[in-house]
Amino acid sequence: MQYWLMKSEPDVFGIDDLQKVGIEPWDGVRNYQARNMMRDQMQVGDQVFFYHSNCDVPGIVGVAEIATQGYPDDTAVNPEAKYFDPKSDPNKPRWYRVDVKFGRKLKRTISLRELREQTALENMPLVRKGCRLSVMPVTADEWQAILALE
DNA sequence: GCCAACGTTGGC
DNA sequence: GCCAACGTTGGC
Repeated sequence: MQYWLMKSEPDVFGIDDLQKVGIEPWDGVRNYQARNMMRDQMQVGDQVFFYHSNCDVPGIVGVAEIATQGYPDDTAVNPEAKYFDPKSDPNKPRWYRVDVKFGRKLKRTISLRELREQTALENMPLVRKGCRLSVMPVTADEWQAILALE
């Protein structure tokens, strides 16, 4: 079992949206590092921190769970889709997604600002300047340290 | 294979 | 809205 952190913009799809639908295909990821993690490493039951980016108070707002292994993201080969990638060959999928299941909302938002102050978290890619990875691994120690802040 | 130009992310 | 960081593209 592994731990992850996944970013989402609350204006587009936030933790409340996930709570409403219960389970959501995490499509639209068009970054190879993130793709590789979803395709190769994520397992059903892995735990996920749900992170709100690009908003008033960026931070961790909830816990979710990986509900499927990686499978091809067919929005990449759908010309109608927002995240259509004309260079993705339908017969040789370039992009992958997983399904993410709602777990719970944290009692409060653990802000990026607060996360930055924790020495236990200084190695997280998230707190590094200019981190644009939308999916990243979290160690067991980091997971515990973050939950302890709640 | 180098690297400048460009587009996107995301904190502030 | 600004802009730094960084990934991708494409000319050479």
